[in-house]
Amino acid sequence: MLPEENVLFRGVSREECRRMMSCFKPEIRKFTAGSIIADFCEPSDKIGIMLSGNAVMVRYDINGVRTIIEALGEQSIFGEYFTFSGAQRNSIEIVAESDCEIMFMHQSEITKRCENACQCHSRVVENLLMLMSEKAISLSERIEVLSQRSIGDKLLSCLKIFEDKTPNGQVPQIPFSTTALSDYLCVNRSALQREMTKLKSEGLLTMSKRKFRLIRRDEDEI
Amino acid sequence: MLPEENVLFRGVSREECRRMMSCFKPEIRKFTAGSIIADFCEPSDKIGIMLSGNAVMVRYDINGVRTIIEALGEQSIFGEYFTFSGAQRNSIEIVAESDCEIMFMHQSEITKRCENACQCHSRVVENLLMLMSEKAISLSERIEVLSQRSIGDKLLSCLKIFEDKTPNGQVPQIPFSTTALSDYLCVNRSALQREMTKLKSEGLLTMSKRKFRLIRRDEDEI
DNA sequence: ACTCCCTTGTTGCAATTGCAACAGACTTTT
DNA sequence: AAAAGTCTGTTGCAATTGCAACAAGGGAGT
Repeated sequence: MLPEENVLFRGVSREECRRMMSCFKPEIRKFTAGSIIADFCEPSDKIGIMLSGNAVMVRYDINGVRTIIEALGEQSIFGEYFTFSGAQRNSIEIVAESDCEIMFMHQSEITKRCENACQCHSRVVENLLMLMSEKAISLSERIEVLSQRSIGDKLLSCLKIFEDKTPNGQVPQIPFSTTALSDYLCVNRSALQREMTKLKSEGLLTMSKRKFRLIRRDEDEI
Repeated sequence: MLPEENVLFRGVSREECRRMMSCFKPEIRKFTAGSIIADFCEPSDKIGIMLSGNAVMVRYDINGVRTIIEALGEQSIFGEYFTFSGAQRNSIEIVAESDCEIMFMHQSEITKRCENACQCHSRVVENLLMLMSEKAISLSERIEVLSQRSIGDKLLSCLKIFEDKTPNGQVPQIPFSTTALSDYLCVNRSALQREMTKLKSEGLLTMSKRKFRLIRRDEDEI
C-alpha cells in the first residue's frame, strides 16, 4: 500500500500529500513475520501506522506470562503516546504476525505549526484525531471484555465484538489461535478450552479453527 | 472554572477564545452529586469536558453487576466517540460523584472547516488531540490493571498507577471507597478485602481510608 | 442519643480458574 | 518420510476467587 493511500491522508490530494511528506519526514520500514517492530524501551513521540500486515502488541511480565494487549491490523496506529508503558517491571513489544510495512513519523512533526504552510496540514491532524478516536474505542472494547467476571462471559463478549466487525456475508473469525486468545483474554488456556467446549455442548457456539458462529438464545430472557 | 481556562483552549488568547465560542456553541451544565450526567442511549458526537468535580463512568450488566469503567476528574474528557457502547445488553452511564460543571460540544463543530476562519481553530484541534492521547493512555493503564491474573496483582498495579500520579509530597490515595475499588478491579469485594489484609500483613502495603502507601521490596528480586 | 444506611472487615463453603501433564492433530523442516 | 515443533483438547488436583452472611464502625439526619 502506498503511504499516500493511508487513512491519515484521506481527503488530501495526491500532489499535496507528496509535498507534505517533506514536512512529516515519514520513515517506511518493512518487517518479516516474527520480528520485533517496536519495543518501548526509550521514550519517543514516534507513531507507527500499519500500511500492510498484522501485528500484536504483547507484554511479558516478570514471570514470563504473556499478555496480548492489542491486535493490530491494516491502518492501525500505535505509539508510546497512546500506550501506557510506565511499568518498568514488564516489557511491551510489538511483534509482526505476518510480513508488515509500517510508516513511522513523529507526532510533533504532525502537530507543530508548519513552516511550509501546507494547506492540508490541518486535514491530516483531523484524520489523526479520527484514528485516535478509533483507537480509544478499541481500547474501550478491550476493557469491556476484560471487565467480564467469568471466562465464559469474557469469551462471549470478545467474540461478539469480532462478530460485529465482520462484514456482511462473511463468517466471523478471530485473529488469533486459541492459545493466543487465552493470552488476549488474560486467562489460562486450558480453562478457556474447557469453557469453549462447554459453550459448544450447550449449543451457544460453533467454532472450527479461527472461524466461529454465535447462536443467540434471546428467548432465555423472557 | 471558566471554560476559557480549559486545557482545550491552552495557547489560545482569551479574546480569540471568546470568539471561538460562537463556533463551537458549547453548552455548559451543572450537575449535583449523584445525578446522571450522561447515558449513552442515543448515538451522538457530543463530547464532554469536566470543568470541575468528579464523576465515574459505570456499567450495569444484565445481572445488575456494576463495573466502574473509568474515574473522571477535572479536565477529563468523555464521549461516545471514545467509548464503546455497542453492547445493547448493558447500560453505560456517567454519574456525578460530587457537584460537577461540564462543557458539552459537538466534535463535528470542532473538527469541521471553520467559516469564521478562526486563527486558532487548529490549535484547539491539536489540544483535543493531546486530550485524546491522554485518554488513550489512561485506557491503556486500565487494561494494564485488568490484565493482571490475580486480585493481588490487580490491586498492586492499580495502586502503583495512582501512586505515580500523586504529586510529590502528597500521600497517594484512591478516588474510591474499597467497595467501589472492587467494582473498578472487576473482582469480588470480600476477596479484594482478603487480599488487602494479606498484603498488609506481609508488610507490602499500608492503607487507611483512601490513603495508602506501597512498600517496595526490591531486594526480593536479587 | 438514636436510627438508618452504607462501608469495612471477617469467615466458611462452593464454584471457578489455574496448573501440569499427556495424547493426538497439524505444520514445517530436514 | 521422519522429526521437531506448535497447537488443540482433556483431565485430576490445587489454588484462587466468589458468595452469603454477619458483626462492627462511621456519617447524616432527626
